[in-house]
Amino acid sequence: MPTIYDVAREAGVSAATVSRVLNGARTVDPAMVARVLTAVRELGYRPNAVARNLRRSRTTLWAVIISDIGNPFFTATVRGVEDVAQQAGYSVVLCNSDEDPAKEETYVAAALSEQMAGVIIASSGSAKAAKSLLESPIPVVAIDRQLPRGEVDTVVVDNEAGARTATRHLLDAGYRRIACITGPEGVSTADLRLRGYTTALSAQQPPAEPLVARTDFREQGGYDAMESLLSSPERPDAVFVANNLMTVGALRCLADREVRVPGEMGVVGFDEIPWADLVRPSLTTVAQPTYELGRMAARLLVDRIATPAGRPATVVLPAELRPRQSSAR
Amino acid sequence: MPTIYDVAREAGVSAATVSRVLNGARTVDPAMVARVLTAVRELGYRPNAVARNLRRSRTTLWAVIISDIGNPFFTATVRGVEDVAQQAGYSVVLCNSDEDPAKEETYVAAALSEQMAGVIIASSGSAKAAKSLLESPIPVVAIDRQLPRGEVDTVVVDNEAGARTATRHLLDAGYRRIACITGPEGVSTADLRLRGYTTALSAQQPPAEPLVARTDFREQGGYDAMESLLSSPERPDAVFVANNLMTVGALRCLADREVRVPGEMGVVGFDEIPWADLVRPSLTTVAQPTYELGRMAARLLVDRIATPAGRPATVVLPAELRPRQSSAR
DNA sequence: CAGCTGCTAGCAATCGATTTCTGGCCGAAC
DNA sequence: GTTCGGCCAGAAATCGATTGCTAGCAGCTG
Repeated sequence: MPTIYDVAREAGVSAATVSRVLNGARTVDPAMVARVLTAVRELGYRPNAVARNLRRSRTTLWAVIISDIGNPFFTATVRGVEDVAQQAGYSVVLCNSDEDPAKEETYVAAALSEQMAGVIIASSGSAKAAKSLLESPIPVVAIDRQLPRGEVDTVVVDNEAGARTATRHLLDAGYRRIACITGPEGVSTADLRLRGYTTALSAQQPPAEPLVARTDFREQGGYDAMESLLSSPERPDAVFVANNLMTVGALRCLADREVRVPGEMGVVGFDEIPWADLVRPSLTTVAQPTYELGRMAARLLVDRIATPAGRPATVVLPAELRPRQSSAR
Repeated sequence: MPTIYDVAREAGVSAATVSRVLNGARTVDPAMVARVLTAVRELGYRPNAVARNLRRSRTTLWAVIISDIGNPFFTATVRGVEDVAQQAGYSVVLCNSDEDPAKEETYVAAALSEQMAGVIIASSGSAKAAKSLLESPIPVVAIDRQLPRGEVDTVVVDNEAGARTATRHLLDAGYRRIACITGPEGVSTADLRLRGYTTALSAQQPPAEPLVARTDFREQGGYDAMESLLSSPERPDAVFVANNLMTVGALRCLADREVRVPGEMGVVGFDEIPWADLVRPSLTTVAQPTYELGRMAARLLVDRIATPAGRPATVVLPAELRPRQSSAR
């Protein structure tokens, strides 16, 4: 690979001049600009970003750390991030922590070592990763989930209101024994969606009893949770599932057991699913503005890089119920 | 952020010694090792990877450039890549080209500038990006699709055989007028799946006439193609769709038109879909070993980094028909 | 013609690490 | 007692770019 010195020699100028040409300084004679550009083309010169980053002590890379690359929610969000990042001159590198705190820590460490310009993170709950980020000078935006003990810019949806609406929707449809399958304790989305559910139940006259199954946010977890709910003494007649992958698992379980939906079991899932309207019965969901969430996070990050000081902002986006067949009595 | 010199001063040694301690050289007095490690801990020192990369002129990052992050096929593949990469000591940064050659070129340029250790790419068909990669010294592995004019390590599935099996399956089920919806010309998966389809048709006695719709590999494209097939004078009684997202689009179109599947229209899609068995009718697909494909690509890349010379390998993995309801007469 | 200003290009320092080379010290051997 | 070799720590060069400072040159003024 040719270096800037090779280009300089070829063009008969100094490396400094080549650098100035390539970085658009106006204090260069047009004739030299032409010579330099010719040399660049002939040698196929490509600036070494590593050296540039070292000298400038900044980069144009963002790390986006998500907890599950298989979840359409995150991939849609990433699209939003990317579109804003590109416009602002940043490249996005995506890191998939797979809900594994150890992996998350690895990626955070890499982002810090590589002096990335910023980090957008949907935390898997690693306190250590959060601490590293907060202690570093690197700008951070949390998405979807609060960062543990983190006073940082945050973009979330209104989980509690969304869950409340979903649960009330089931009550309105006439279901009486409504269960909730939610995610791990300490993950803010899991806890807030659970709270929305219990709030809706206790607002009922007479108040309904909550019936809660906690598991991870994955498909298999949803399957297992549904299974145990089915065999519980107080078998529910409806279920509110706190994320999309668990909803898939629950549906699969219900299909395996030949439990009729919505006849024997009403179902509402949090998070939209790309094919929610294709399954039969079609699936009632609480849809989140995923793309917009990504865009918003990216905009906050751009702002934070521009002005590192200043109080962190929290943006709450609305979630919206999409009633379909699975919750119709 | 503290540098290696701060650590050296704190520990009362030279920067060289700190470096040796941190890189596991055995030629250091245990007492000094202890002092250095203490200083590292107290200062919260974190090596600057940018400086290290410059000095070593190599990095431990892989770029994985995929053409659609919303496609479960790619996300599953990435998982396979990641697992091998982690074990081999590399970090994976994921780049989503969104089937856009310009974006692909941007990401390739970034990978080269950042002196990444290797690239795994599912080409969107940008000849320029392919050329840049091939001219560079950076090791490359192509997945899913051939790299344009590229003599590089490649991992693909047997697209032609998979498509042939799928088409024959529809013929065996009694469908007679079978259409094919495939992707853009020049993208190897689109062309090979089409060829498998036509081969199966012409092997028939008497040979069946092909009926082909070309579009992009996206959902909307599948919808539109299905729509035009439905209104064509020789309306087909079955369709083989050459990728998963287009299959979703086709199904949605069929649902909107209230065309009964499989009664009025048999459907087989290439690529598994996570919820293929949840829709009604459940969807017949040609499943690919996605995770294994990613693992294999990563292994090839590890080997290629170790021995840059040598003839490129091409690995072909089998695809497997999963018959379900949508193709049953 | 001397002196000043403005423009532009090159020198050299710099970013933070790694690594080669040098040299001091110590123990063993002659 | 001297020499040699081995071991280990530090000095300094190096990776490839950017950038502050300096200096040369041209043109203008007095």
